[in-house]
Amino acid sequence: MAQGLDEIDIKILNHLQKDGRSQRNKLAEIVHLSVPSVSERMRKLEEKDLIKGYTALLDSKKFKFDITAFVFVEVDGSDNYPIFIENAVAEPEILECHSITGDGSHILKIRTENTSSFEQLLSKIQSWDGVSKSRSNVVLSSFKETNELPIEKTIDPK
Amino acid sequence: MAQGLDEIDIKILNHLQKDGRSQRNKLAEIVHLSVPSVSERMRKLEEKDLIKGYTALLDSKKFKFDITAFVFVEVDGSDNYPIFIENAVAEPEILECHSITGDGSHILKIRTENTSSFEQLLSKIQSWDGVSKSRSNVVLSSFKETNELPIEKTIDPK
DNA sequence: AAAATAGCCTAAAATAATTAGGAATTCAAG
DNA sequence: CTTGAATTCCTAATTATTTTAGGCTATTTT
Repeated sequence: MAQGLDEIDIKILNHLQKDGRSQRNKLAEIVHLSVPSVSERMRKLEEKDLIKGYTALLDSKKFKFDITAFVFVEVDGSDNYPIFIENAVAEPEILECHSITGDGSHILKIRTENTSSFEQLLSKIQSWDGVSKSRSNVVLSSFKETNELPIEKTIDPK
Repeated sequence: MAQGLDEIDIKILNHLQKDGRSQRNKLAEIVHLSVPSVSERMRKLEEKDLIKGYTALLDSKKFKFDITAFVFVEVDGSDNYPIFIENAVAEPEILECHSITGDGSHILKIRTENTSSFEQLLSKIQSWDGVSKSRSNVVLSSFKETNELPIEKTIDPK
């Protein structure tokens, strides 16, 4: 995968990770290509689904989301996994849901308005089929929070 | 905070969370306003830093990032926190760094190419001042991974 | 070695965003 | 209440950006 990418693609992707609404003429300037060439490269990167999409990053504090937490859940019986996942995915306050190694079968990243809504969500989760235990770590402060991949690390510009 | 927002702002923000490169005329259509009005609202949302920025979401699998992990770190002596945080922030493979309640003082979200680069990063972290223990949960599969905030939950469209 | 493909360019056309100016509405103070 | 200021919206004109079209060159395939 991720084949056929050169240094120019990497630059484009890195800049789009930093500024998802960057204009093509800005990108063109950065990579020293014409605007149509940049457009064509972007089109291909999107077409290959190397770029999954674009998003606006909102300030959760300013939106009164006071609680961020990581919740470890033990779901008993892998028969129960699919319905658990379905439930988790449908819950807007659950931002992430991963199955993991180690204690607990799944980890959730959660954002809620306050302790009360957090408690409410927790007990809702507890009520789901197969959920036996859960352990929470509440975030006190965040020092880094990004999705930017250091793509140069894994790509050998062919 | 987050005051003075109405249903139209919420719609704009929600749509920009789903499509960060959405054109203003598309947004205008959705909220039934003219393009200049939408532009003005976006400008204000950005100015107030309710929107922190925009980013392209890349497919980590396609970029050969095989390992996602959550690492709990115990940093001894809060004197050591600032330098720990500085180190963590500077490490591109560490996507998130939070201080937390419960066991361990910090949780890290990490993405590396493979087990080898993961191990390498882990031992690097261990070598940092004050780091005494660490426990890792490696992600086997991810079912949801978003940053989209369910902003309607916390906003009272005055 | 010829043909096909891929990638780049410039220039023109199409589309999108910003600016300007004015009308309607809301809010606060008198 | 009512006037004035501020806000928010609109349309039309201008400016900026993006896409399209066509052609050139280099690289790869047959």
